[in-house]
Amino acid sequence: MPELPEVQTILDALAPLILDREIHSATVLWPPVVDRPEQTLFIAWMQGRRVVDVRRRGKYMLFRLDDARWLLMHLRMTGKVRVTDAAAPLRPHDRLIFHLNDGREWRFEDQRKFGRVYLVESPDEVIGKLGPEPLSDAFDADYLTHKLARRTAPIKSLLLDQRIVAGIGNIYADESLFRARIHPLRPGGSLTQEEIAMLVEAVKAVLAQALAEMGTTLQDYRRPDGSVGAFQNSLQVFRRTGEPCPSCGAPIRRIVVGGRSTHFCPREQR
DNA sequence: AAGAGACCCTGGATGC
DNA sequence: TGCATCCAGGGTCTCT
Repeated sequence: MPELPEVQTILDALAPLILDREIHSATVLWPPVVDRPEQTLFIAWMQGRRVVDVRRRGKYMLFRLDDARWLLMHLRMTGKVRVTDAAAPLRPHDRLIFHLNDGREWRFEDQRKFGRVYLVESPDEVIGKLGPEPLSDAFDADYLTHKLARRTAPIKSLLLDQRIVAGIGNIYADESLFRARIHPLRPGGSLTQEEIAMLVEAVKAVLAQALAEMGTTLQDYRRPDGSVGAFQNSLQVFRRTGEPCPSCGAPIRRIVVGGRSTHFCPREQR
């Protein structure tokens, strides 16, 4: 479900609700949601902890705890977090509950069961291989040129590779490639210097705008208070198969690249 | 090493 | 109506 702008938006709303609250206990409703450590240890280690810092890295949410361990969360496709009154009824797909000391509960809900939480000494145990943040200065044309050199995989697939750059998913990969007018099937190593520079700027512009609009709501992404993002109104090609390209009017095409649905303008993206 | 594909899950939409 | 198939914003694993 969520990509960088959605994860950031969720985290911004969640942070004030959980910072400095004591987690007096944890209830695991579906054990595989805890990736590590083993469930019994996870529950024991979470007991009595406080979240003292909240960060995002790629699509991961990072919570620094008062014992210097880190709780990491990844929502994958359908994960959601809510902070509710403890008396609020459970929902069918609730997987994990943190009972807070203010009478509320921080709940992790996930229909498709892909989302995971990790409790680790160091975040690098989980996110050590992530590429740079796309909005940071580390993600520039020189860096991307180096990573794309001699690569034969489609540029679309490489944009989705979190080891190259962290936080881009299917929506923003398609939108960025359209903005840069680059065909999604182009081998990564075939992009010119100029195209790479365009692509870097396109990624940054698309993500910055999506952040400003609090993400994209297609089906079930919601901010923790239930409100929706607005970037779906700004999508140029994503899930607009057959509709006219906003720039030239040619019908948007849908193909499958690396197993992922891919949308582009066949006339302008070369 | 890099790339392609299977796989993990559930449920809504679509087709016959 | 019932059943089959496809589809979904993610990541990991295996095989070649």
